[in-house]
Amino acid sequence: MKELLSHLQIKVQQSVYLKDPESSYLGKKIISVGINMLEQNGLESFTFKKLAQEIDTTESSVYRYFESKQKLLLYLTSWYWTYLEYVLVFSTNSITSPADKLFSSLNIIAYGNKELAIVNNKDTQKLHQIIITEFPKVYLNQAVDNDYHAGFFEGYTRIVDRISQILLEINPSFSHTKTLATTLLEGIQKQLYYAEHLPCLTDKDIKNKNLITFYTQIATATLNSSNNGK
Amino acid sequence: MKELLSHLQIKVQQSVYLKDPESSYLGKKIISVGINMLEQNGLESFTFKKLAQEIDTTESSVYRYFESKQKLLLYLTSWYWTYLEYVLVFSTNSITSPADKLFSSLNIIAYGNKELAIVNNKDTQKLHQIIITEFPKVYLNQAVDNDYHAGFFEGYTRIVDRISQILLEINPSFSHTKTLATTLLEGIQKQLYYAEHLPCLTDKDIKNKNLITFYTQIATATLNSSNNGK
DNA sequence: ACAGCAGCAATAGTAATACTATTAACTTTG
DNA sequence: CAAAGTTAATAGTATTACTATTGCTGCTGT
Repeated sequence: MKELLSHLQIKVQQSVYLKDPESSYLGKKIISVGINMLEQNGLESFTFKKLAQEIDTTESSVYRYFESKQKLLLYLTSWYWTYLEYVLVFSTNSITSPADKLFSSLNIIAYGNKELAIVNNKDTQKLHQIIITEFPKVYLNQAVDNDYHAGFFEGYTRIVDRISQILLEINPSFSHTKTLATTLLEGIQKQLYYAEHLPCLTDKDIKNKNLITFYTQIATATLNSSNNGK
Repeated sequence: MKELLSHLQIKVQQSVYLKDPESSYLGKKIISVGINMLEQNGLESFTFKKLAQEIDTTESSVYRYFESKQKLLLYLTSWYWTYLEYVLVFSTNSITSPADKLFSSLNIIAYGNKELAIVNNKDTQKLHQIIITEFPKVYLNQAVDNDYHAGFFEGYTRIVDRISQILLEINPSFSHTKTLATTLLEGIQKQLYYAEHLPCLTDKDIKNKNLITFYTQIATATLNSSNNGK
């Protein structure tokens, strides 16, 4: 697995960037230092000027790669979801029990793959943190409709579809797989954030394995109740 | 109910504002026009200068009321959650069946109270739209920890606690009420947004009554499975 | 070998945004 | 009716987001 992914070039849709950041040293620096800065201080306080200072270049040189900081964030999140799909598929394709497959998948969504810390020069754990706090900002804005039609959310959509497929394996007659899939996926991300910053919105023991067990339980309970109820 | 709420003064924690916007004509204008502008174009493109132009005053006059546009948004969302708690309590206190109470509560969270369009000069339907797209931005930022300790999320916390209480009525031995409550609450808000902007992340028929029915089903299934499983 | 040109990054801007210090006007109160 | 307090407008500054232009570097063809 480690070898498979380290040789894999994860491609992000071209129109997200102006110039492919993988094509030059500066581009790679923009990505790796950008990840560090976004993880540290978030999108609001992040500027291309600060990034440029950090990597000893100029603001306008950064603008040659991305037309805005939002697009850079979109690039990073797109890359992450595509990367996570590979991890998900490689890690679960040998699992036959759908319920086990769901548990493993939710575990990867919550905690990533700790073996693969750095892939293609990107710190995936930091990217995971960025996903939790910044990804909602990528689609909760005026540009959603354009970004959606440009296909910029395909990576995320594919992850949702993968989870949906697993839910369908557990109960083939279930008809609201996408709604349940996004509820699980985003519920998990939110709980991780709450545990850190808004503890009164979670339960104390909902962390680590318990978090995954709980959301797996929500899924199976819902899938079963639907089966019985019909 | 209409009379009860129209006479009720919903108070927002003092430290959210510099000068109480309810205390002057200009303050009320800032709130009501601010709601319109935020609902129309979102937080990113909203500025105090544009707001000032709209209500024929100056930027610095707006700054006398709120120290930043984020604080104005925080004021509006705090007000909304407090308002919604009243609606929730008034609408459900006569319902005896916990399951029915849950359904009604989730319905109010999803669609508000359509009779009460304007309360204290505020368009609650527009505020509901603002909650869906802007509320995550209120806590997904660097200021969370301060805002949390300042008690700025108490309104939201109380709503979560109310839902938690109802879940506990359905299954008194259930131990993850807050996690389930936030999952339901935020799941519903997200689905409303997806239906509008990212349709491939929802199921087509998940709207109106079906949306509420589905999330009620998730809740009861989870609460029951926990009961059986122990 | 070197003229030309293609790609890259730096310089040097502009316009808009977020925020503040100071002043002017009006209201209340002793 | 004068002093004190309240309110909003003027006139700024610093930062941010973004762009037009220029200059440098290395590769290519003859």
